[in-house]
Amino acid sequence: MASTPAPPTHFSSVAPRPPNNNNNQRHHHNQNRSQHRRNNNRNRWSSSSSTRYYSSPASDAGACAGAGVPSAAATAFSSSLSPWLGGQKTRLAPDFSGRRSSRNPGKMNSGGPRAVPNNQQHSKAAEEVLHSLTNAGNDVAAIDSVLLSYRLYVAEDYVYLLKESMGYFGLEPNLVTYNAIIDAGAKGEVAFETVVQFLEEMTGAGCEMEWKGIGRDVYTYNTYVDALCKGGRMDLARHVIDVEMPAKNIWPNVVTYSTLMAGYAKAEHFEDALNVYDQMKHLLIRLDRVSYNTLVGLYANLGWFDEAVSKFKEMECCGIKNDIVTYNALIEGYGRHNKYVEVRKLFDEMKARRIYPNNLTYSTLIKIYTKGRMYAEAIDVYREFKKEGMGIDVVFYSALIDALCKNGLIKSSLRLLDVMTEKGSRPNVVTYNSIIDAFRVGQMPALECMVDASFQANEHQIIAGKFQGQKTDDGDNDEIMKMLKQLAAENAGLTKKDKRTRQDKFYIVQIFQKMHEMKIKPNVVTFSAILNACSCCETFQDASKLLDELRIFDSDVYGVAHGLLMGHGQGIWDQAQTLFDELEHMDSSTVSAFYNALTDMLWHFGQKLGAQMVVIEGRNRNVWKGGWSTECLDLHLTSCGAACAMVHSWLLELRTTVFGGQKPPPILSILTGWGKHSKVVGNGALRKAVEALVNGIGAPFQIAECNLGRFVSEGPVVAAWLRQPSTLNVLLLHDYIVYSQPVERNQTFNIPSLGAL
DNA sequence: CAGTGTGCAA
Repeated sequence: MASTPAPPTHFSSVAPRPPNNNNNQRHHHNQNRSQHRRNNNRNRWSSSSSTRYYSSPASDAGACAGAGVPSAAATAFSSSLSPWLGGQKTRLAPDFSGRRSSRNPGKMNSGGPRAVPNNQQHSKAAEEVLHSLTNAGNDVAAIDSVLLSYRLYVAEDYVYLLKESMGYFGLEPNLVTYNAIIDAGAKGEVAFETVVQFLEEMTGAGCEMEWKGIGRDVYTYNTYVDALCKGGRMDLARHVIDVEMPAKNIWPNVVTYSTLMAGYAKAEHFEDALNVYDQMKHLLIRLDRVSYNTLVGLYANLGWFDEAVSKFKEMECCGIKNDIVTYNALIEGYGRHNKYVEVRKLFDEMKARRIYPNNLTYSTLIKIYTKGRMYAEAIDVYREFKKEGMGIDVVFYSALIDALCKNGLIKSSLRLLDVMTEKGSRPNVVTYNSIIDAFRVGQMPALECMVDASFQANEHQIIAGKFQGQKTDDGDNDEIMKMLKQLAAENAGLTKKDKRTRQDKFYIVQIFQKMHEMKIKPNVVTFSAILNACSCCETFQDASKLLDELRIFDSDVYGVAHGLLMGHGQGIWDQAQTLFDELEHMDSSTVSAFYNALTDMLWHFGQKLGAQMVVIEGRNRNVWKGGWSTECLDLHLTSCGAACAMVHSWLLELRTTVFGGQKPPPILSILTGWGKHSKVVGNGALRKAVEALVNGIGAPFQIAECNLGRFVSEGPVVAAWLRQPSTLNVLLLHDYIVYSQPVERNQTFNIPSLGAL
């Protein structure tokens, strides 16, 4: 990769990303920003998205003022729900370096607007398709069949086909053909941008379709809307429905709206999702099977079980039978809210109604039970699952691997990784992410014994008595069963454990290599996991070793992480901005996890100014959802490092207002929450970190008597403290390492072991 | 020819 002219020499052997050509649009991080986020046009999809964070859903064009339960309730629950919401289906936007989902794959166009015309070559596959098309003659059905049987990968293929087939062979594809092409693209291994681009090419630029008078119909639009929703571009989807479609005199139907509703639900914009339902009611659009299922799923995920059940019954009354999707949605929702009795009831009920559980039902149940540490139940479900002859898929394996990792049974998870490969299930990025993430899980509790060969046998004896009952019909060759039982034993405190050594920690490096060999692309979650692993390293050298793995995967992310770690400060900031921009359309939990991981690593290694810059950026981009008012700082979704950096910023800002002559509010509070959201750091870690920080800098805050997750102080007291001359020095953060002119590469820094926060 | 449902990160 060519190195860049402008920025100073990098420590890394990998050059940073070239500076973006519209850097000048960016604000300096500590400049006073307006309420509305900067809205650069780095890629063509960002131009209309600025309202997303600040506008209320009700103000969206076209949202009706429909009456009914949801809209009233929606206002009430508005922000109070967001904390738990991270959890569910989180496959939204494709990330910047790998796919986040097997269903909705894609690669973000990370380099800004595409360098205009596509001079790229089409693929061989496209030529094959074209050849088949010639044989298909003018039979449109045959053409459709040909097109649908291929999965083309690049827009160029579509364009090639379109032009060749129409121009040269004189075929007459109709609108259905085009819709089929688009849909094939949307469903296949084609990036969201590619599909959209194709759509644009199809109607834009004087495409023959328009010329022939073939417009887009409601199917085209619905496909388009779906692609937008899957890409997390809800703003655009809304615009298409509210503006573009009516302008073409094409009216959204039940499919359009249920697509939109599902899109909002996935994007965690639950109020908007409910508003869509209101709008449908208002327009007297009758729900059908799919939209009922969507709605039931939405309510169930929100934990609005009365509403969910009511719709569940209503659909039966309308003559639409409850189906497997309905049941799976309900089970998932109840499971998410730990309502195990209802889960069991539904599971029995569906079988009684001869709606037979499918693979997904079983996977969901196993997930619910392993997450809830109800291993006996999980084992029962698994037995039934096997009896039904269901196939174990990647998701199943991944979920189990994750459970093993979360319980510190890393060796077993690695064995399961081998097993799944042997059995023909290809691990994917999620599988690996779980294992990488175990790096920090394994730090806290001891790791299972890695040396003792007799351990396994020993362990199984123990379990045999406890969980297996009389017979061994589960078969000793069933690895899954073994793992579940091991989890059960671990949970019961029966597993022998041993401290792991420093070398053990670097199993992770082998994992990276394996990932590489298998050509599995990492995604943001992978990067977060790597950064978290760095924060668990005691020495800078160990962290560098891990960061090097990151470099192999993605030099941009590496460039930013490494640059900030090296104290490049402003020099690296434009690259960081570009990176953050690319996170924009991903779901909130993924994004906040990344910010948390990056900040934690910086804070851990003493790069506190860098950490603060990241945190301020995250706050401006509303990454943590938490409020940031003068009276109250909500930290409940931040990591320890992010929280510390945030406290500094908040106090500095407070100081400015105090010096500006404003009266502080009577009571000031910092919320840390109860640690529910940090499953790894353990209960109260955040609170302890904030407590230590507050004490360390001498800020006059105390834990509120009635709420352990809250620090309070009286405004005037804090103001007085802030006015002290010495306070400013305490509050200002610095980087431990500051970049100075070209230093030798591979220089080692004498960084003290900072230990965990 | 379109729209609903699983795993990681929180």
